Amino acid sequence: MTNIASGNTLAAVASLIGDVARANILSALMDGRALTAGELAWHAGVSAQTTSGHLAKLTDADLIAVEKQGRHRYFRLATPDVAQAMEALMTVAASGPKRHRPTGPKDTAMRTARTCYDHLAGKLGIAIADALMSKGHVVISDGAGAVTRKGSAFLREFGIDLANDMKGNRPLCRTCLDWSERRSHLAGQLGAALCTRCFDLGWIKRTKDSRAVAITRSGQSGFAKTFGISLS
Amino acid sequence: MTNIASGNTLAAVASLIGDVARANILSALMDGRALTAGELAWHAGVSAQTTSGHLAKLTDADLIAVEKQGRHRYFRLATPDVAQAMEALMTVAASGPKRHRPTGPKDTAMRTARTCYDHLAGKLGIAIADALMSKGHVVISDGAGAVTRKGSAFLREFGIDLANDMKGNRPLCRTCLDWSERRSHLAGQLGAALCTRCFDLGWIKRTKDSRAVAITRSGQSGFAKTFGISLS
DNA sequence: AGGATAGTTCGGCGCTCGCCGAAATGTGGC
DNA sequence: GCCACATTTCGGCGAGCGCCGAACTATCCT
Repeated sequence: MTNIASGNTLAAVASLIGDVARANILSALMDGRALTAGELAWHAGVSAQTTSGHLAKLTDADLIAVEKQGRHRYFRLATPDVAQAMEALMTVAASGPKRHRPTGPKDTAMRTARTCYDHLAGKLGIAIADALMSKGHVVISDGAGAVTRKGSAFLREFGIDLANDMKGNRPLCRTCLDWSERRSHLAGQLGAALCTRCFDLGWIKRTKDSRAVAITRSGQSGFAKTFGISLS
Repeated sequence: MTNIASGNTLAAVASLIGDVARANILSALMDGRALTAGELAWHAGVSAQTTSGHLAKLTDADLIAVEKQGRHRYFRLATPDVAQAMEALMTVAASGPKRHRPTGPKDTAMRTARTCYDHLAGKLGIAIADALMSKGHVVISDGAGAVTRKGSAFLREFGIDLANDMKGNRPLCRTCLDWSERRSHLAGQLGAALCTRCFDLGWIKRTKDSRAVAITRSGQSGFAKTFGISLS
């Protein structure tokens, strides 16, 4: 017994994520926002007391962080690492045996465009990645990417100044495997900046109770004009 | 209940990994080799019957694949996705609250050089990544990489022909965050090819009962001459 | 102060699931 | 055929843990 290194705590982390209620809580936080205990209870589908217990465990293990604000307590994912682990698990889950595709309206919206922690995923996320790649703004070498000089200028024009944001140790341009499309979209600082900018421009907006995002009218024309994207 | 999309199966996957015995089994398979049920029972630290049950569950969920060979059954990780999820979980586990660093001899060996599914990790893996980067053979843009033309020639000289191996849909040059060093090393097809080549040259060899690898005498001089690496 | 809302703690119920002993199946060697 | 070995199936035990009702604390509002 006692496999010396991380096996122990690895199982502990996976076990925490392995409960349906807690998995729902973490999934709800995947869009990067901070939610209250009550909202998370709703997402988890269990009572407030039970949720409180789950949140305590997740906080103890440093999977989520908490910030007190008045009589509310706001919870968010503790680090991007947690989001990445969740995505990796989703990928494994999605790639398993042929599941019945639950193609409900909600599901369709999720597949079209959604946030993934702090960047865009789904068809929209992939379309943006494709557009930047085909125009030579980013070089994507099979799952890995770098911004070109030309791309840097293009992005500055679009309202994103990478030079200023390059502080911190977050990867500038990382890719993230999309569980619904099985292809890579842009994550990292660039992905986050693109996402933020699209919200600021009013091209997309959040939907209630879901990570799915809606593309606005101005978004339709904006994505078409700037990136040459038109989602059916 | 029944949160429509993946939340359900996400928890199922995490739950499977969340048992100590099964986590040990998966960890043991992280070096990419296929092991028998008996060997895995040893790694798991539980009886053969119990292990059999665990293996059935993991196989059902397509986390591991099995190949029958005589009276043995060889198990291996089903897809690289599983290994990536494991690494991501390890990263989260390692980044948690300040753990007592168990600096035993075994642990030191693991931190120096080990296999990570099918590529090299630890100080050695990072040193190789650094060397290739500083010589301009691969371009690493904060966590993402691509092989340069110059690098391609260098690698061919070293005995790796990337052009031929570029079939399949595996990323050519992906990075993988190292849980012990908290930095990126090379994974993907390139990482796997480098690892294989080092084994073929006799520069490194596997150790018993561990993912740690030992650097041979010829490896010491080889790594120094070819990559300019000298590990203390 | 009193009532409403957000959140936590406590206690106990019930179910899942990991575990092993014993026995069964399957395979190889002699 | 017979024995050795690898692996699985069955049955039952026991512990861990997720769940909720009820009661308690904290904060905001008026």
